[in-house]
Amino acid sequence: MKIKKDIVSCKTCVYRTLLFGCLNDIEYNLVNNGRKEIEYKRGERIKSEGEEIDSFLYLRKGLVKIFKTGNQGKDHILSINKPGDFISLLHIFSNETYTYNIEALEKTLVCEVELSIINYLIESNGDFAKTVIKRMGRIADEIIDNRFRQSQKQIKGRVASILLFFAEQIYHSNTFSLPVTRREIGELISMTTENTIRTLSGFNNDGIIRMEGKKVELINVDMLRRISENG
Amino acid sequence: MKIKKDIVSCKTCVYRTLLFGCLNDIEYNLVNNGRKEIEYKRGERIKSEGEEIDSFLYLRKGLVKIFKTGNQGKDHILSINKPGDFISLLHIFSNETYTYNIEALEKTLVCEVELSIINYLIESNGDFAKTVIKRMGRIADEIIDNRFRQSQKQIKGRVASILLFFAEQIYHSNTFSLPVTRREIGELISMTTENTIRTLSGFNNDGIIRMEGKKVELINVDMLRRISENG
DNA sequence: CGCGGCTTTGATGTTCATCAAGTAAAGTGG
DNA sequence: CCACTTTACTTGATGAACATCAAAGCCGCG
Repeated sequence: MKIKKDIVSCKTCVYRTLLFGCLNDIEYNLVNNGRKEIEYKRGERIKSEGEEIDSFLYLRKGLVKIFKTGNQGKDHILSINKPGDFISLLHIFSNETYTYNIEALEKTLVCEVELSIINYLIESNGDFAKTVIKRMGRIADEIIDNRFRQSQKQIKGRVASILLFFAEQIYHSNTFSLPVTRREIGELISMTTENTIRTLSGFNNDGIIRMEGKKVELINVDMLRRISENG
Repeated sequence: MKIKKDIVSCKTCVYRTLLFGCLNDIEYNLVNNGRKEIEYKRGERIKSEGEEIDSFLYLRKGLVKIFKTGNQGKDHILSINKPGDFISLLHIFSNETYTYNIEALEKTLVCEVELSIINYLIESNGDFAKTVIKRMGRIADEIIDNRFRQSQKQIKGRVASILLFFAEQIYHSNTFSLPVTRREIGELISMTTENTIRTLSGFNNDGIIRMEGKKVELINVDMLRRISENG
C-alpha cells in the first residue's frame, strides 16, 4: 500500500454527489482535510477481521472483495465492490472492529475519511444523516437480497448470475477478463472450486460462453439470463 | 387486527431508551401523537411485499416472522423478532415499498409511528440520527452474520442452533412451546420440512431433546451447542 | 528450474430433496 | 356438535446435486 500525496479536492471528485452532495464549503474542507488516499496492489489486504474501525472508506478506483473466513478455513465472499461503493458503510457505526476482510482484486485506490468527522457531520447536518441512512439501507438490502436469490439457485444459476454480474455491473461488456480465480468464484457462490470449474466448462462446451484462462466472452446472454433466473 | 385506543405514553414505554432515549419533551409528544398501537392475532399478516412503507414499526409484545416468498412459492424466513425489535428498520429509508412480509406468530402488539415524524427527527436531532444508524447497522450485521453462519452448517447444526435460539433468545428457558410449525423451522434454516422433522426426531431419539408436539425440552444443551458449532 | 498455487477431469460418497403414503390435529360449515 | 376438509406431522424409499478425494498438466515466480 502507498499513501498518496497531492490528492485532488473532494469538490472535484466524481463520487461527491453520492454522499457528500449536501455539504457546505466548511464541511467539505473538514472532509478534505481529514482524509487520505491509499493505493493498494492486487492481492493486498485493505482491512482484516478484528482490525479497529477508525475511518470511513470508499472506493475511488479498482475492485475489491469483501469476505469472511469460515470454520474450516474456507472463505466466503460477501460482495465484490467497484468504484463509488462505500466499502465500510455497513457496520462502521455499530461495531468497534471489522467483522470481515477487504482485499484488492486489482490496483485499487481507497479514500479514507476519519470516522470522527463523519460522525460530526451526521450529528450536525440532518441531510447528510439521511443520505447516510438511505445508502446504508440500500447496501444492506442488496447483500441480503443477493444472498436470498442465490440461495434459491443451484450451481448453474449461480455461475450464470456471476458471469452476468461481471458483464453488466462491472465491465459493461460481454467480453472481459475475470478479476478473480475460479476458487474465488466458488467462494462467491458457496460452491467448491471443482464444481465451479465443471459448470464453467459446461457453459463453454455448450457454446453459451467462450472461455480461455481468465478471458471470457458471453456468447448467448439470453440463455445465461434464463439459466440465472430459472435454476 | 385491532387498533387500540387509550394507549400509554411513550415516556413510560419499556422500550423508550432503545431508540427514543435522546428526545426532549416536545419531540416525545410528536412521536406520541403520531403513533398507533395495533394488535394482531396469530397468523395475521402485518405487512406484505409490495405494500407502501409509510410508518416505522416496532414490536411491543408478541412474536413475528419476517419472510420472503421465493420462486417456487417456498417461503424463506429471514428472522424471527421479539419485543423491542424494530421490525421495519432495515429498509424503510431506502425503499418505497416492503420487499418482505411480516406475520404475527402469536398475539402481537405493534407500535406504528408515522414515517414523516421519524424523518423529521433524524434531520433535526443529531443524536437521534446516530442512534438510528447504529441500530440499523446492528440489525443488518445480525442478519448477514446469521445467514453466513447458517450457510456453513449442515442440517443438524442448523436445527440445533434454532432450538438454542428459541431457548436462549426468546424464552430464556430450556422448556418451551414452539411458536412455529415444523415447516416454518424448515423455512428458517432453508431445508425441507421432511428433513427438518427427521433431524428433530433424531435429537429426540438420541435423548438430546424431549419433544412432544410443540412442547420441547432441551436435555443436553452442551451437546446441542457442540452440534450447532461443529456441523 | 523447481515449487506452490491455479486449473482441470474423473471416480466415489454424502447430504439432502423429492415422491409417496399414512396418521394426527385443527379448522369449517351445516 | 359432528362430519368434512384442510393442514400439520411423520417415516420410508429413491434419486439428484454437490462435496470430496485423487491425479495430472499448467503457469508464474523466486
